[in-house]
Amino acid sequence: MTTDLDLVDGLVQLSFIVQSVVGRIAGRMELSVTQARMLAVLEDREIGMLELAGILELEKSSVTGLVDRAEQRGLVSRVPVPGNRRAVHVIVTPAGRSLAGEFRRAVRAEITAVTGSFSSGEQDRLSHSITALIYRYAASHAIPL
Amino acid sequence: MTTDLDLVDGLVQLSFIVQSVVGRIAGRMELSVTQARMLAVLEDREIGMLELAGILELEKSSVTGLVDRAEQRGLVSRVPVPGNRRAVHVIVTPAGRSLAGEFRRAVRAEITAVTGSFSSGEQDRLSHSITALIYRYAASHAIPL
DNA sequence: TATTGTTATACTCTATAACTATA
DNA sequence: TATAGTTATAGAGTATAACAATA
Repeated sequence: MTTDLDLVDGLVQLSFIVQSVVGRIAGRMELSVTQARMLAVLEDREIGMLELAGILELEKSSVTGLVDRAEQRGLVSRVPVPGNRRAVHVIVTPAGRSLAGEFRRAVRAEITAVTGSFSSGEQDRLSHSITALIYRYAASHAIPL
Repeated sequence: MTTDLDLVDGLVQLSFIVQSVVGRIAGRMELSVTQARMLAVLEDREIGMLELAGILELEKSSVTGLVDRAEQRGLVSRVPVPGNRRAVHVIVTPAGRSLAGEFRRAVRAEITAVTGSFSSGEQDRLSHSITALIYRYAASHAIPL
């Protein structure tokens, strides 16, 4: 029985724990956290380099290298955009999609191992609060969801 | 009015948001996230290179460079350990402590801007759940608190 | 022999600035 | 001129392996 952490400290500590889990799992697949994140983003949508840079909060030149390395490993492809010859879209390959799924499942397993002992009501309340936090942050930072 | 995120997805997304905030604030002070974290760790305690490596989850050789760069900026110092001539302790300097405080306050301000609109009861419940998560994780990973 | 830390080296990741090609 | 992307370059951060000094 210990005193609860301050909310800000708790959020920061928790973020380091989650990132540590994510980083360890990514590392096992020889992915950087950024690469794993890119694959997760591309699971849903097909986007250009600039948009990818925006989502990952990187410079466009950094995304060039990021996509280069993933493309060399056969995880993503650059495809031309019809009607705009200077643009490319990045798409995830079957191999990349498979790795993204493996990554997602591994993260889920490891985090669920910690959250799983919460009652289902407690999990729901926590999901609700976290969702609210994310939406409030997104609203105040003009982040598209 | 949207559906709540899945708990695992929410925790992962939230961790990226918090890390983004932390990274942006650290960047303004020309610190990497790891350097800021090191300063925060050293605010409380005076430890050796190996222990620091353990806390930051880095190899000891990486910590050599990390401490070198911080020492060159006058943020930390290596001091000898009485009674063990091969060991050193890393301590935060007044300048480093000042920067750590500035960092801590800036992070607090930005995160509080998001959490502040929660009712105090809601904040308490959230702190409680997050504290429980952190302790459960620490217990299952043999992390000293 | 084991422990604490550093050095040498190489690679990934990232940013800045300049560039190419297209709109 | 503006937009989408790449290239050239440099620096930070990290790891592995070998090393030095002390316990």
